[in-house]
Amino acid sequence: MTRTRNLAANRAISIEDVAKLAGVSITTVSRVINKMNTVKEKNRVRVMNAVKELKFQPSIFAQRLATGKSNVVALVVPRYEGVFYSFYVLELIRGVGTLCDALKLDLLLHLTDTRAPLNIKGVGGIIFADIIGNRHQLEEALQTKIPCVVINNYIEDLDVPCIAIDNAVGAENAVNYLVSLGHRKIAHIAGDTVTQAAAQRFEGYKSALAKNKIPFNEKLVFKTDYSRGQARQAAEKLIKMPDPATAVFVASDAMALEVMAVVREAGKNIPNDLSVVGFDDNPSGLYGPVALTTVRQPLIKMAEESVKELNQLMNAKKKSAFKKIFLPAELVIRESCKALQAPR
Amino acid sequence: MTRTRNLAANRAISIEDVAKLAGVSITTVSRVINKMNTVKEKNRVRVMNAVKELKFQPSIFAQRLATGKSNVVALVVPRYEGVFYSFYVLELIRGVGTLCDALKLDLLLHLTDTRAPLNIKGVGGIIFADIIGNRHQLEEALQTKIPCVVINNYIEDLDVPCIAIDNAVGAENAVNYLVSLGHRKIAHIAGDTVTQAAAQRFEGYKSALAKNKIPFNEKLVFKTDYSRGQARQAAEKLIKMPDPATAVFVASDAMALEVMAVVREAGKNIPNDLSVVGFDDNPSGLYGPVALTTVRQPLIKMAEESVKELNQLMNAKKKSAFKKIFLPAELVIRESCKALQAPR
DNA sequence: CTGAAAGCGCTAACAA
DNA sequence: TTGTTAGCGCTTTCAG
Repeated sequence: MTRTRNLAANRAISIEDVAKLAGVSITTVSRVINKMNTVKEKNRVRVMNAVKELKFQPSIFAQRLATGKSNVVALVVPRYEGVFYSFYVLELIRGVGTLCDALKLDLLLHLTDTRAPLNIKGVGGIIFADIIGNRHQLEEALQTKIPCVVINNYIEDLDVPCIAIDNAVGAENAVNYLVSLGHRKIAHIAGDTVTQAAAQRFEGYKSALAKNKIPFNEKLVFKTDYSRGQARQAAEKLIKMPDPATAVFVASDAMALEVMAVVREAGKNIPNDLSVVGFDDNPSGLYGPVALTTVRQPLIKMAEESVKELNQLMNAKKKSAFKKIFLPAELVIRESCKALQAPR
Repeated sequence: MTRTRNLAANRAISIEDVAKLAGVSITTVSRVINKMNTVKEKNRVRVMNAVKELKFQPSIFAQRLATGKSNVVALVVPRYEGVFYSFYVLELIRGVGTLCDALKLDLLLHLTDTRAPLNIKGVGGIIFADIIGNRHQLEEALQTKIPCVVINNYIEDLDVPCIAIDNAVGAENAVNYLVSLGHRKIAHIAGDTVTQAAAQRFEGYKSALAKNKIPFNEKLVFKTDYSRGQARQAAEKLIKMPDPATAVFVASDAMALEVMAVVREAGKNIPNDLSVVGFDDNPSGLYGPVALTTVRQPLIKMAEESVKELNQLMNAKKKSAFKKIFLPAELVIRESCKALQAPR
């Protein structure tokens, strides 16, 4: 006896209904919806018409159960304090979301407690947005053989593709620019150095100083958690110093805006009294009285590349060598820096 | 003959493996993992041990195929220009994401082009975050009988639960507060009135004026698209007016911050020269030189409530009456408003 | 309390 | 080209 089905219930339209209406087998229907070109035009048309008439949409669960494949892409974002207020995460979601849409992938957002084990059953691929205290999650995922891509973090010692931003060079360029303007007393307001990005920006700052033979002065470095509050505190200290810096490189635009606000509140002027460079190219840097000079990160591009890479991995027969790349960050010169008046 | 399986492949652990190891039938395993209390303790323990030993996780696809149910919650966010820079959307994602995590629901983020048909096959429930030009998507979804919840939009004429913020009353309170401080010349910088929230805030502004017998003056209203750029333009016009307003109610904190910046750049003082009330309770309102008085929206609560409601709907046997509720928005008084010196 | 067996809707050999 | 059929891994009757 052939397949029996419960015709009473108001079940959703299934492939069988389509087959019946089109007068073909379910296999043929399957071939049509999977765009296999081994179906006669005549049958193809009949099937397509039946599909249209019944408004048939294949069950993704049945498809996935049958193929063992999944189109779900999980975006894993460590839920550390404050991520949700960051420009960076939104850009990532936007970039990943957009490309997932385009490639017909489903985006699963994992706002993960970094300590919880990742629930990745049924996920076809994973994008780790930064690795902050959740390296074990990445390692576990890798063991399950689910394709993974890491973004915004360059991981040397794990066999996984990485797409990161070249924060060090970006930071170096920023500082070099300040040096080229005649500044030698250059402060740095760093982000939270548990993130690789902040650590690399700090490194870039230091190496630029070294290359320009400017001695590193610890007093000119302020470590923060990336919050505007701590940026404000740092800026207040900065402008009160006896022989203050003439320029500052700030690890994020949000913080740089806060620094500029503090300077103005103190009755001073940007860029005359202090040159400021940010990092991010956050659009809010454009709207203040003085447009912020900053370092643009290709966040959207990074996010999109990660989806492309992951998609290839998910469809690959055998795995190839994993690429690890740095995307360049580019200096965007606007109005918040000025050449030092007095010659050195 | 009983079930045959391809033992060669490196398949994932299945319920059958667990059954074999535990020495029971797959049915019993199924009962255990579904927490049905019709299994003898002894067998339950054996199954649990086998599960642990094999690190078995049931296939969600098979589960869903078998039950016809899905734990996927789609969060549909209209992709209009600028949503991604809004505090509001991030809060929503955060709230929805957190509760989905807690309830073991999968969050699917649909950053939808408002015109594209929604891809909701396999989705167990949908949360519409605001309805902006995508009412048809909501209507289609409703027809498929998939449970839906709408947030941040009160929809009278559709049979769907709504959880919205009482923007009108929130705005009224803000303006009443300014009036209580002696202000009578109160401007309003409105958001994009294609959003219901902005429209309601504008309504609240008008009705507060009316209730206080203050004539409505169109010249004091500035319509924007919620961007800081347009807020800046509005603020510049505002302070240049011959007989300027003494207070302004701004439809978002981000815009209010921009307004305050413009005022300061003009050499004027907040709150002495202009009282400012925002809307959102965006944390960045806290860090400026003058903490912003604003209207707090329970965004996280709204988001969480929507997930709870949806979860109930998804598990309900029969549908009950849909509730439509307004969550109150609360005035948060900080430092950006001042009582008018001269008696009126 | 337990297990056999019939699906759930689809894909992928294999045969025709 | 097409159709038959055996799974994919789980839930859920229905007997026992």
